[in-house]
Amino acid sequence: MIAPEELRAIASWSRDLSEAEFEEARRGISFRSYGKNASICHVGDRLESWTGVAEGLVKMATTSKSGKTATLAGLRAGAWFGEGTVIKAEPRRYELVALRDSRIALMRRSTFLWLFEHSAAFNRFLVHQFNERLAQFISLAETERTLDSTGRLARNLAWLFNPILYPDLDRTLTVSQEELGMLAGISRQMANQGLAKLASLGLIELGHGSVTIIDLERLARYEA
DNA sequence: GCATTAACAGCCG
DNA sequence: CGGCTGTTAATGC
Repeated sequence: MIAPEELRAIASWSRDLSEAEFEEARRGISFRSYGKNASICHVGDRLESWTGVAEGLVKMATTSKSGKTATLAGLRAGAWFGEGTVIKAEPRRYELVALRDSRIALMRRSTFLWLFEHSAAFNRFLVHQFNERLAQFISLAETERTLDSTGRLARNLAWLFNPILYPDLDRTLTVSQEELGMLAGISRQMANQGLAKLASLGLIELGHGSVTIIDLERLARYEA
């Protein structure tokens, strides 16, 4: 069972629930921790729970038949995912890796389905989330071929600041260049150069182990 | 060629 | 001190 303050802190959807729904959600959530580079689940796993990131940074990725792996989304604290798998009761279609020590919240399937059945607010959240993820995947399909490493870096960085997925708007994120490299599928050195380029264009500002977003719109649209 | 790994000095917390 | 950054050199596809 999760403390009320913590649930509100890591789950924006919980703030719109009725008191009864909120309590039901609390009772259905437990935690699990993963070390850096640990696999949270593989393709085909029957991870039965709806999943949230309480602390840390997680990469959601697929591997094509040719062996190339593409990041579907970087997930930071406050992100929730896996509803498709829970609703359809099918195995996961993607792989989840902790990019740093992370604490993961797991909501029992029965609790998720109860909220799905009873709470309009919960369903509203799910629809908005589906919309944003769909937009991300479309952008991935569109630009997969054309973006260079700096472009992929810009896109993955912009995803981490999606205002619908992460409504607690903070323009600065604590993230190392190595972690951003792992998200974009490039080396730390390339991430370093790409970030320097994005900073020189005035899209972001670099700190020591952190990035501040200056112009999210242009960052999301960055090409070549 | 371009990106990756390896290596290292410098700096920040 | 430990981790992150910025840069260069060597290596690989």
